[in-house]
Amino acid sequence: MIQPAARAYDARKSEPEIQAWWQTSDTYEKVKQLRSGARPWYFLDGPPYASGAIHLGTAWNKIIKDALLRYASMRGLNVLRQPGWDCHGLPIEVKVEEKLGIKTKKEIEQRVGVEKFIKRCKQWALDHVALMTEQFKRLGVWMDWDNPYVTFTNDFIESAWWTLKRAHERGLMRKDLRVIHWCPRCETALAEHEVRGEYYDVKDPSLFARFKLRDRPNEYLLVWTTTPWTLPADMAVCVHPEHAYARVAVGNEVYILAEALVEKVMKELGIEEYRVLDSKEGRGLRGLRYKHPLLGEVPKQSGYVQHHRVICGEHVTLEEGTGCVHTAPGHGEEDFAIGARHGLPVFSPVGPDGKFTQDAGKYRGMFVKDADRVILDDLRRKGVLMKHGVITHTYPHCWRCRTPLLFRATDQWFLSVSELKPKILEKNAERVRWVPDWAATRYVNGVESVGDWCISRQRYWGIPLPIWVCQRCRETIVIGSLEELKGAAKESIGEIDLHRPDVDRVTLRCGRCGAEAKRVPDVLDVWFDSGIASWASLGYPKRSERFEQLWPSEFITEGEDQVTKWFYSQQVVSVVAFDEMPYKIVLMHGFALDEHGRKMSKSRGNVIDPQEVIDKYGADVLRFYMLSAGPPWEDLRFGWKGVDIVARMLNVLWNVHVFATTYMALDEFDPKKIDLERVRENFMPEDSWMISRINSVTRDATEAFQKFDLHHAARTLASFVLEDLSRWYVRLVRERVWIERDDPRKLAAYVVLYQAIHTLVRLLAPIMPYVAEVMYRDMVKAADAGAPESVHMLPWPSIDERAIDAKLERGMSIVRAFVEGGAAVRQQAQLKLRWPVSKVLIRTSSSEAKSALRGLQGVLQGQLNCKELVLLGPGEQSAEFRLVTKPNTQRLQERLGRLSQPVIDTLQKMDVFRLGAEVQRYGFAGLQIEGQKVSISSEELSFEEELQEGFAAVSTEFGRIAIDSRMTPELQAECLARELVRRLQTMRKELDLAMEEQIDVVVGTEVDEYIKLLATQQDYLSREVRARNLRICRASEVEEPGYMKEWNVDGDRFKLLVKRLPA
RNA sequence: GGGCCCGUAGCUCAGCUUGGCUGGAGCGCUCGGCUGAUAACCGGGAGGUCCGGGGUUCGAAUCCCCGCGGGCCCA
Repeated sequence: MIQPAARAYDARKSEPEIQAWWQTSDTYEKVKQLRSGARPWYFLDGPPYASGAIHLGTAWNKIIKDALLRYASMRGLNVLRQPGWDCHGLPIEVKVEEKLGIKTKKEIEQRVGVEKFIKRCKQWALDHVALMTEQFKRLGVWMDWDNPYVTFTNDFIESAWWTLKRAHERGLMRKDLRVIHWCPRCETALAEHEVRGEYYDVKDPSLFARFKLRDRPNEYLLVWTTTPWTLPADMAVCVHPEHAYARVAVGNEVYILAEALVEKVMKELGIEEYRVLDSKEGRGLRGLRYKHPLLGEVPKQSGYVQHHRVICGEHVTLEEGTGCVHTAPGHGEEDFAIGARHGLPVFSPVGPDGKFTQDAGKYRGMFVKDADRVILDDLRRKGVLMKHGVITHTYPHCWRCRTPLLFRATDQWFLSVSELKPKILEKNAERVRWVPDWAATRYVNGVESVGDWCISRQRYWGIPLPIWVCQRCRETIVIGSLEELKGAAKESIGEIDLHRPDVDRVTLRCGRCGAEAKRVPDVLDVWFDSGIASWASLGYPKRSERFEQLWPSEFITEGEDQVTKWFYSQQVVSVVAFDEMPYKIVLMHGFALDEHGRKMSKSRGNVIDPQEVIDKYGADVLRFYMLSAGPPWEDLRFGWKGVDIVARMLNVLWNVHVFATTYMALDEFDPKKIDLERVRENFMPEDSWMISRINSVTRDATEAFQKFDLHHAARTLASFVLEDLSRWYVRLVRERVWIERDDPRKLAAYVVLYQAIHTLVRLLAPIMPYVAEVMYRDMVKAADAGAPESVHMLPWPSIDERAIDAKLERGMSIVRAFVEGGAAVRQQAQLKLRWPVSKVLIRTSSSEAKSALRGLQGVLQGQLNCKELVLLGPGEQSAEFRLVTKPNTQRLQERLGRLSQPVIDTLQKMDVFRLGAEVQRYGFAGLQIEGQKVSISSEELSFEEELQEGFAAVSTEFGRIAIDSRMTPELQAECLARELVRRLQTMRKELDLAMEEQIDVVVGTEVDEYIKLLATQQDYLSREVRARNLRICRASEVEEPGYMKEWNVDGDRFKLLVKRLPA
């Protein structure tokens, strides 16, 4: 039996209840079971980082995934939805350091010990996995929460090792001295992609220095730099080979700099008197030797004097500086590259902690940025410094601790991405579908600009590099699994945890020379961890069955920042391991921003906690809001107003549900016992229309889901609920539902409502899983014990194309346009909607519109609340509402004189519509008057609408509508009756009467003629208020007992009495 | 400096792929209605240089070019 739904829907109460029920009845497992035999569909979850609570962006990400996965599951696919957790890496290390009060890297090894540190990191990750899992569950996200993939398990680590071994075997991994970004606080290298997006404005010194040439007296190279601390490592000065360089005389001295920059630089240096001596291409300067400015301070440089020369490089620009670029191969990427080409030594006298080493001579022990000042002083003292200022520019920072990064030359391990690039791009173009398609362009541009991937980190909490190096012959051994390690280890190791410090202790015997091999102490870049997720999460290579069945994954979706991160790292390692793409479809989604389009950040104080939204509105509203706010791939501006609108939509949806279940329950409607054929015979036009609509909506929503246009799916559903279901269908069937007998037309309305809601809850299920479940339970499950227990076990609704009647839908929208027009006329004429009118005239602007209305006149007339409806097509006239020709008498007389009168007579006799069409088409009309041809221009006549007295009219999209606003005694009686019904209903409600309960009523009025008028409405009144006896009399005759109330109805006083009947 | 995206009502966004009749919705504003779906709901109205300029076309919010402004990614 269908049960009347709760009066109001309280998501905050219902959602946890439903969730608990899902839990106890194991609904998710049952759904999985149902699809277990179907075609597998491998979704790969991009693992969120297991640190801290979820934010709005994380919530959106999972909401998108959940909606699509629920949809895919309803479409009958066996969806694989294992959640992942990214657990390694610096962010967790930093948190644990904070907790343990650790300030430097040394303390980890010396004070705390690596073992304890790792233990704490793992615990931190586990705690946050648990915390975030609960938050995702509350969002209604259905995934295998009890069986996630976690990047710190031995299995996962072994997958990484296996992949690295593949890379090694293919010659794609190598150790190299490289200048890379280095964080002096975390004391580790950072990869290119870790630095992306981490450029912030900083203030740095800006200085001009002069380097004295050795072979030309009083001649100098003029050099500009913002990093004085790199001068101790200076090896050469680079100029552009093709740009012109000038020799500029200032007093007795000559400066060399780019000709194009002479004026600008001299101005900046404050030199007004100077003379350009000559100028030649940069390549002409090649080989000029100069005296290193800090030769005395950095003794080590004395060994390099043969290198201190001018070299040429294409990377030199003339945008800033002097065109003479100070080059320190140990401290800059470009410097390193050009240095390598010219055989310059990589001198990098800076330690991991950012302090100068022994090699830096005088500056030894100073932190490099602190040394800036000392170096500046030295330069000034030595007459090298020409000018010293401050510049604001963007500079890379550590993404975890915001420390400005340094460039430092160190030994690191690299994946040779440059070799793989062509393959990556080729396979990507061939195999991967990007949504939206322009994301692919963005991706390809990104890939084209990247270099090799530095995968080593000098840290602790990560996958240890499985690389052992022989202490004698330097042979490199890469281990691919724990088994392999056991076999190669010098001593038996048993089941160890594959993290540091356990693996650090394992030593191998070198296969080549037999000496001891020790592990390289580095760990892996975490982006490698997540990169291998598509097979590591399947347990490959240890177990290959699932991998062979499922890989590559069908679908992934993450935020736009992942284009150059996870989307990329996955493709790289996948090509390393398999020469294939790891996923087939990738949906890029946007960022969650605040309502002004700014990034949410703690410092701005504009962060929205998803929990806050859930507490106020529930998860369904948050989900629907985030999915409907815009296309997934555009940034989402979060605004509370938008959330509130969704909440109201949900409320209307619920009201429809309450309406339907209330009356169905009252009439003990049983959808199982319906003779559909008989019901269909009793369909009203609006019933067929509703069936057509629900099928159109199913079609539209399905198409939208297929295209990942989640916003269109959501908006289609919202508009269906509000416009079609609530504002139109329920409005049309309301009266039918009041019929008390078992009327077949009422039954028809129930059947249609039932079918509409039954379909609707399935369409809504992926977006609003909670309320869909509740509605399904109240209406479908309650009536049919044999129905599946959860809406999420049902298949996606199919589309009945035959039920879609485009003409009917169009006709109905025309009806609605005229009903709205009618409301506008009534407002003009001050006629309440409740008051019936005697006549309405409609003239459609096209014959199509008129024919579309055929069959819907009843609906139209009912909603227009009129006694008579006259439907006119274009060109049809009626006495009350006609178009007439108005010739411009004065003009015609002036031009035609005597002839004007017959012309006017003729014009007025002509068919106004044909005349109008002719004038509109040609600009004039031709007549034959008394044997003469006369041409009438459009200025000489006009057309006017003539409305009969008492009528009012407005235009709509489909034509004009006119209403007779005159009142008759009969109409007045009806109006009065309706006013009284409304008030009696209020009184019923105040008495808290059950809907079907009967009453006795006495209506008292002070106006005698009303007694006569109302007598004609006796039946109507009784029926509407469910009165057994209804008496109409003078107000003074109304006597208690009963509930009595006085009312003012449009200026007249009434006394109404309602008597409750004994049960 | 480069790549990609965005710019439509006071606000948030549809429409643009495939050019065409009067450019839509919600919110807000304003006026009104309804009261057995009711801490709701419904209707009317006002409100637009479709970022600017040029081009293609009979016709441009839509296609092309150039600017301006914003976002993201990269230098």
